[in-house]
Amino acid sequence: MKLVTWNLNSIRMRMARFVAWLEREQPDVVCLQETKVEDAGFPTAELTKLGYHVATFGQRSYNGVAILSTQPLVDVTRRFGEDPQDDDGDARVIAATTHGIRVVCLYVPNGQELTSDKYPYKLAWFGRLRAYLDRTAKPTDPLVVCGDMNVTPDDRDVWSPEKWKDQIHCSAPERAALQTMTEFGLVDLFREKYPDTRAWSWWDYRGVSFFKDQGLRIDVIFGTKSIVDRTTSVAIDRTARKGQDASDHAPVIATID
DNA sequence: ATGGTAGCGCTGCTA
Repeated sequence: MKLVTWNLNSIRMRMARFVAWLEREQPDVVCLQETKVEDAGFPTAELTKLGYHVATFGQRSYNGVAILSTQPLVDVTRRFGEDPQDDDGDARVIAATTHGIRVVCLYVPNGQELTSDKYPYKLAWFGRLRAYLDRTAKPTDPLVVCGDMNVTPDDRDVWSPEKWKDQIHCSAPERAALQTMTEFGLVDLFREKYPDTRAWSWWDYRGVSFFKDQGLRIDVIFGTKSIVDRTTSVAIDRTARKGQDASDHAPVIATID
């Protein structure tokens, strides 16, 4: 089965291209980020017509996540489910069980820059994520955690480690925070398969970054060991980044037997 | 040299 993660940067702006892509690629599970719409405005009916079960967790203007699946979405949860006092109102986490796999779809806070107050918030968010995984899953489960991590796991995931040194998405504290999540028992499926491949999933809209292939790999599919053992391929479809009305992110596709 | 582009929604914030 094919599982996809894709930051669409507004599902309403992307819908025509997205539907064409779904019809061509026929994925079984799709995790979406930055849908940027409240649930009432999400194109659920159109996707249902294409044969997908749909679970959404959106908000006005910012953030927003969703999961599509050709099989029913069971035990759908939204947020970390921590003490309501800890809820910040951001729609960044949705999870469901489908195709026999627990799927967690994430839109990690961007952080803006290292001096922003959003940066310590981002670092702390990974601690909340780890606590959430500890509460709700086991490393022996068939578990996928995927999404826009807004962190490059290491310098292999950066077009110019020199230019990006100590910049947002690439700082050591962010990478350490991401590691607190993976130490739950998660493996980066792309990096496991391709230790030496340098490939990007995001290119800045500004300037010539896509034209010059100056990108970062920040969209990642992680899996527990049982998922790693079943994964036959992982690909980033950079053609989806080309042309008019493209998201600034490309979809990442894992094939899991 | 703090640019540059895109989306939301209506002024500036977020990325």
